[in-house]
Amino acid sequence: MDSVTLDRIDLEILDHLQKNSRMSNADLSRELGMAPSGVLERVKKLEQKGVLIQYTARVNPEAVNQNLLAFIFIKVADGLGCDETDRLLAAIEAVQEVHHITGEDCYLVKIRVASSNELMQLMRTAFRDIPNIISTRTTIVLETVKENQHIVIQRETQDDK
Amino acid sequence: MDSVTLDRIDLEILDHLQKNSRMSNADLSRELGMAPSGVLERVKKLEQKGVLIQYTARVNPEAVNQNLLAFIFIKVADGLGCDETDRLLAAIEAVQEVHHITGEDCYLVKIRVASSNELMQLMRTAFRDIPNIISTRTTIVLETVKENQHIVIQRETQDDK
DNA sequence: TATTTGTGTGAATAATGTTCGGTGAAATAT
DNA sequence: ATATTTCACCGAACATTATTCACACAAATA
Repeated sequence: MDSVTLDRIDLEILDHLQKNSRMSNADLSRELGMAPSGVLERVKKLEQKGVLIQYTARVNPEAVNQNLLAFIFIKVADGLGCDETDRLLAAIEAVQEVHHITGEDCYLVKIRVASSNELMQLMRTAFRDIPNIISTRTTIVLETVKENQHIVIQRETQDDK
Repeated sequence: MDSVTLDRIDLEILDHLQKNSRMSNADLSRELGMAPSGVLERVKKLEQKGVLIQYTARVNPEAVNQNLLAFIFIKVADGLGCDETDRLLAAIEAVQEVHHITGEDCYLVKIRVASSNELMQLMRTAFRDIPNIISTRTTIVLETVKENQHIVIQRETQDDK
């Protein structure tokens, strides 16, 4: 995906929608001082261009008994041809993130479960199906200070009409 | 935060809104086979209870020139009294996540920037203001296979009317 | 047996979403 | 220089939705 040209209005739209995706078009248009139809067109264009990729609700993990967050580093046998391993890891519902990383290990996996018990079960059952795992290292999160996906877009990197 | 009682309808609402937070109440009500007003009441209650904590739009990082994702492990001097360090780290816009973790290091920080250049600058300037940093270890993400915050809520952990 | 509480309905109304023809400015072609 | 295309936006019209509120019903409680 290559970079896209966004002007100041686009950036404002993105900022607002990242903060509250349920904000109405009408409110957005009032904030931006333009007609609702104009805003709608821009939002649709941002979706088409692949800038806005999803509107999602964040659920408080603790409110729904998902009290354990862990990062697992996984070393697998072959550095190339990891597609199948990618697929298997990504298919696990509790797995929120799968990254290929630099360094000794191949994967960094972020996983959210109810308890350490459930984590153990997952690693025994789900990971058993992944053939080329050599080793895993797990880091448990004791407390989360900040967690969001909000991207503050630097103006310098973008064209500005 | 203690756990909350959610029935099957609540879980369906959460699932739908996590997949698409811009889904209209009307569509939700049709999916669930109940009146829009009833759905609205439930959604508001989920917000009140602190289950639904935010509606957010996800922006494609690559589309806006945020091509570098890194995880930084930070060791700080005193294990206790980290509030100020928490605050300083969380205040950095490029920092998406700050976690206290188990093990040798104290913090795991997820950071998203435009380039390795920007990462270096951040670590020189922003981190300079954090007095008690002993050491940092950085892992660069080569490729992200999966990334979301979607929580699939296990029915067994919840009451079911 | 009364009463309260919680959850939902249905209708009414305010507000929003969405479409579409038209306008003006900037970019491009002639 | 002039015509033409393209683009983003406006504004009005209409379809759809959000939101409120009085009421109903069932379960829990007094």
